[in-house]
Amino acid sequence: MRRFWLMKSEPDEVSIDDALAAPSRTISWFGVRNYQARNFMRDQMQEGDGVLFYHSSCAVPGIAGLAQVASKPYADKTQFDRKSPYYDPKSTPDAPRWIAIDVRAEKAFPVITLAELKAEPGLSDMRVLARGNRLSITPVTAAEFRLITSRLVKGRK
DNA sequence: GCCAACGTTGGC
DNA sequence: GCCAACGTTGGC
Repeated sequence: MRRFWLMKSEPDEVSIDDALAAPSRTISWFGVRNYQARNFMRDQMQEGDGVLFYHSSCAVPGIAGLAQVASKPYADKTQFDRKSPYYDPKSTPDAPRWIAIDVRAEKAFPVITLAELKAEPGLSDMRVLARGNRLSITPVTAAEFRLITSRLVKGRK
């Protein structure tokens, strides 16, 4: 069954335009260091799942593009790299603790802002809008995904 | 830069 | 297993 996700990235690190400019428009989503988000990647995300590409910690936070999950989960190699900010001394190649997944960008559009998302009655239960939410990967329901892609994305560019 | 909210760590 | 202290996230 195809699932849907919202994935947060800081555009200063990797923006939707960076992803579109990458070879095969595909980037490795590494650096996740939260167990809940990791478990989504490890246990639930599948190739072809729909992704809302969200820009966070920036001037205009919100959904900036659409993408797809493009690989199975695999060990995030930055966890073994002593020079990486994502290095985890407690992880070993035999039992990798952290996982990455490939994401293929589809399109970018003017950001659907947080204010717009909050103003949409059909999105009132969206996980990413929940108070105090900090998860970098959150599940999106099929209805939410459909509403966003068919109503908010359409006619935006 | 502030600060609320949350996750993780580690002493006990 | 509890929980205080600390670190991080992320909107504003």
